[in-house]
Amino acid sequence: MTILIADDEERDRKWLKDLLSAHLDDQPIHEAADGQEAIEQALKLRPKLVFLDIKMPRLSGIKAAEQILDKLPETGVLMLSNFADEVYVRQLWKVVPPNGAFGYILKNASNEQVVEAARAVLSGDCWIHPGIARVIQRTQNRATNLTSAEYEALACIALGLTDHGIARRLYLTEKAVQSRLKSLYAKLAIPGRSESHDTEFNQRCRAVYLATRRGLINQSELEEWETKLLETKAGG
Amino acid sequence: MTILIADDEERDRKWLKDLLSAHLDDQPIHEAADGQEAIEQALKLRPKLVFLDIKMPRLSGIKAAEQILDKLPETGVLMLSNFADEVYVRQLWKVVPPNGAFGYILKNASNEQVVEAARAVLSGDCWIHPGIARVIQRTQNRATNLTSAEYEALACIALGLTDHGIARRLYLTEKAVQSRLKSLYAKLAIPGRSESHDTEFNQRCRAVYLATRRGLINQSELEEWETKLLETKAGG
DNA sequence: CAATTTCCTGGGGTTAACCCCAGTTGCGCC
DNA sequence: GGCGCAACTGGGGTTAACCCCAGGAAATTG
Repeated sequence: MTILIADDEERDRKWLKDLLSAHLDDQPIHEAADGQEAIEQALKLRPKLVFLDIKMPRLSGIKAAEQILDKLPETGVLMLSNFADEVYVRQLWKVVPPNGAFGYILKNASNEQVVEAARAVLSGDCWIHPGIARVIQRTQNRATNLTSAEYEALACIALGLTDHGIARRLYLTEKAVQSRLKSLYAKLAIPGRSESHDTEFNQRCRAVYLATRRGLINQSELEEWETKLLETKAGG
Repeated sequence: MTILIADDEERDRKWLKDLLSAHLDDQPIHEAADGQEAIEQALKLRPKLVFLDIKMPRLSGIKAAEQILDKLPETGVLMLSNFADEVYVRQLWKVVPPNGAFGYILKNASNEQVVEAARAVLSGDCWIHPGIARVIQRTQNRATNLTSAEYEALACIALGLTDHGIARRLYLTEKAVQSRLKSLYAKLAIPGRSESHDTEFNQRCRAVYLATRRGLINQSELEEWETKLLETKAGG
């Protein structure tokens, strides 16, 4: 019944390690400094519980979780994140098995919350940080929840692509792109030219701003999209 | 010769406090949980050294530094930040007296670096985190450094305003806005329609993306701009 | 199967955002 | 004064991004 902690910040690892060894009668606790290392350690140690920081070099915590759960579905995973970003919730939802035990805690959680979360996941329950709960709520709402098509379009305009550029990369017509963007704007409740004269907002930029504000996208996710979308310039 | 620590994260305060009391032969160390509290404490205690987290509720660390240095110019301020964002460097440069002792450390700094920085500022020197150094370098470069006019325009498009909306808020003509944006795009090296046919980028959105990537703007700064610019709808 | 919903397609508009170019103003500097 | 420089003004373009409307393919559902 060992525990694994994966975080690139040495200080955070120490904090967690001290905390857990003080409150959970002493288990062997191991550490990893990035996602790749976390997978290797997990497969070797087969821990009951794994703490995974979402933002880590080489391999993100989410991708590490995916691979670990693929090989060892019984593992309890506890995601750590600095931000209550909806992107991460989206991604995590696809990765965790429907009946698995997992948790999501923000880095600014109190010591008590972390221990509580660890205990919950160890006993097979889930523990979701309060700040995340309302985000999850929103991802269930049909009227405001983005489809993956809309999401894709959002990422593209956030990178600064034109309709034409998006169409080429996603193998769509420009009209299809505009159609996606139109419903995106509607879901983000951005007023258009028709609603009022003397237009205040550029929908495209406004969408990026609001989406960032709501944690639908964030910089590090966008940079992944950028490598995916922009480096394949040759293959039109 | 007291020390004041201002940070909204209790965990970070504890980390700093433990660290400083271990390495700097024991000084009285006080704490504050936000910028406003920091000012009050500083005026009362007149500390030799103040640690200020940049991102704090009620009042930012930069603004707190401004007021503290205004009343007590001899104080050594040590800014703490999670990110190496150029915005903060810009702002801090306006606030610190030219010959004052100050420091800038990132939150992921090692314990040794923090102690080193504290010692430096206490003895009247400056200490700048390595990761910040190149940012400062860039702010000195005439070709890529933004003027405050360009910067203003950048913040506006990042909020999603149209040319017309910007013009009205900044009391400019639309042409003036476009002129500012044009030079902004040039400094960010964003290709325009003229450079190549089959345009890949929407300059406006691309500018926001690149500026965020380079830390020229960030979400919390934009939200301040938003309250400043968007809530004054009535006063055309 | 009919009904609904979702998503893409297409025609045919308007306008905000960009393009170039030529001036003017105001500033500091030699 | 004459010079350069930065920033705004204005005319007169082009085009990407938006607008509405209608229709069709495909999956979902009762």
